[in-house]
Amino acid sequence: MGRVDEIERIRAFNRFYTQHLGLLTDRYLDQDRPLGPARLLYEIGDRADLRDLRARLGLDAGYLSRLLRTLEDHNLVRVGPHPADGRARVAALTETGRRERADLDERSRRAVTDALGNLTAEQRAELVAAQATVHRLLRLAGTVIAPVDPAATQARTSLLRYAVELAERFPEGYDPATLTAPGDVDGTMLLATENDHTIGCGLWTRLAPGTAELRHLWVAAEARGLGLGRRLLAALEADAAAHGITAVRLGTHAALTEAIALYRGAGYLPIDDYSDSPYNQLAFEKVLITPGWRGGSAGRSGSRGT
Amino acid sequence: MGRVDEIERIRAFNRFYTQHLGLLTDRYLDQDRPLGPARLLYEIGDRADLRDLRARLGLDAGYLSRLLRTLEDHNLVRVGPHPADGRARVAALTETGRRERADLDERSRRAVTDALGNLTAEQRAELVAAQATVHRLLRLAGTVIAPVDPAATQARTSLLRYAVELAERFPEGYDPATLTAPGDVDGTMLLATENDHTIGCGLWTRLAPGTAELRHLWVAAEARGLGLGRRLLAALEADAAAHGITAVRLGTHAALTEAIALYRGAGYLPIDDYSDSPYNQLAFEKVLITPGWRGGSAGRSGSRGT
DNA sequence: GGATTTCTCTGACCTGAGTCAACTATCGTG
DNA sequence: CACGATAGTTGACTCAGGTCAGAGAAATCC
Repeated sequence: MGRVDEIERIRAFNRFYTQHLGLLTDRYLDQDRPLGPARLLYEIGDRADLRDLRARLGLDAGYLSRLLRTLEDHNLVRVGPHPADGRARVAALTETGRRERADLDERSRRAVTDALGNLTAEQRAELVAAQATVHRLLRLAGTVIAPVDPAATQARTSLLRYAVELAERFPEGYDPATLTAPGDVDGTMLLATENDHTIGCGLWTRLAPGTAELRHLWVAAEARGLGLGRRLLAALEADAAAHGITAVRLGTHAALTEAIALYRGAGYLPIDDYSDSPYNQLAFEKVLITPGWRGGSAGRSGSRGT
Repeated sequence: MGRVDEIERIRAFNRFYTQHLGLLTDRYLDQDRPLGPARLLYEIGDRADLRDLRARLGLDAGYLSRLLRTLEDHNLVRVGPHPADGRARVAALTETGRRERADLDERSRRAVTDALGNLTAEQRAELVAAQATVHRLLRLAGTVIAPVDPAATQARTSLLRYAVELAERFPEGYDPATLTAPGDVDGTMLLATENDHTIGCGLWTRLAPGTAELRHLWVAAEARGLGLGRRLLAALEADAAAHGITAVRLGTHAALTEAIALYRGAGYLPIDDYSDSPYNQLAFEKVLITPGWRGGSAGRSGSRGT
């Protein structure tokens, strides 16, 4: 199928789905309440700081204030003072509000159920699977992997999230001080972002001429199953290779089973432990195909329009 | 997977796709022009009767008038008199309007292309295929097959559309007078509708006690590939069986190759020609499993919750 | 302890997207 | 040829969904 034809098919699908979604919401959701307040009811959850709500929904402070006021007038929400910050306020659903939200939820659920009509169980399963594929591929398409200054806030934040996760997964915990300091990176740190939201990272740093160590390869929980780990790993290898690295090694922890499977699948071979990090229980190494080679993996990044 | 879980997954996908579509249109489409006029620009095509536009878009007459006025003010559209009807008017794009529309189109196309990011050709193909599956299944889910009075307008219209198509496909043409008259239906006519739009029909009528003829099985061009023909055929058989029919026969034309394949696939066997219709070049028959039999096809319609 | 910043509220204002009723011009039909 | 139906225009109005500036209270910085 031609690329142009693909684009047209995708556009046709988008038109169709726009209409489909419109029918779903039109017929069932905005029964009497306009969309804004209904959405807000959802987003408040049980209680939420106004500033969080503003940030999450991208609302104007004045508009949010007014929306909350109408919800308060209908006795669905009570807005009270923030326990810790006298300036801030907190919105909480009342009992009525919770019922209203449950009702909205139920209507939305029923709308979907109705739209499923008389599909057989098989067809429903096929639908769910196809939607999952679309979802996965579009998330993947919206993900950008790019180099980042290891000292940048985003970079540090992603490493901290990584550290938090390791602390939870390692039986012995994890000391954040073990994280590579920005100044110690003699190589490249890559950040994976989806709609300006960080969902993964990784870095390589030179150990000796031609040899690098790969560290802190991490994929956020909400981004797993997209094949992002593989992409990050490949990007790190390509970047390292482009900087004259011919061998990459890394150490990992026995608790990180998916990571170990990822490395094995990418052609990493077990080696003797080479580092003194207490968390590196296993070590792997891979010899990279150098950029000069024809058809090598690093060569791809330079060729276009093939 | 449980049914509830499926529904939740579908809702999650809908939320995701809503956001996805929002990003697409927000970033690229409504550059300066609000949505209404832009949509109108699309729908006018090159020229269109105002009444058609109103019907297609479901717009208020006053609102359409005003929308067109703003487009006229921007020199994108010229509204002139209708050649045949002095009351009606016709909107036509100007050269500028055509350029503007092409521009919108291009922006939308680019938005989609950008959103595809760096997917490989394989991944793009997978995406398109998965979207096609979602599309097909949701259309199928939104399609209702129900009995209809053969004299009702919708029923007559669908038969006329069927006749028009036959006239185009048969080398010898097709005489609409050959269509079964409403009064001649001693059986059931079924209509397939998608969002109140007729997309198919078919009927059976008694030839002799226990024997029926199946006629005018038709699926509109825009609904082909959904498996609707098979569903209609099965519904007709089930309905006939429920009315004591044990054998169904039908005649068809050699030009209708898909129909012939459909009948063969559904277990119809060739028989000698039995009718005097000049269009029935081939004849088929199928013995129905009677409702009394356990596990028979007609038995299904009565059992619930199995 | 004063200046500055942060968080929210309020009033004034705006735009898009319509609806509704009254009116005019034409058409088809008996 | 009169009458009702159809096609379109216009003015008055509504509602959702926002933006913006300013004010007041609390927190934070220096």
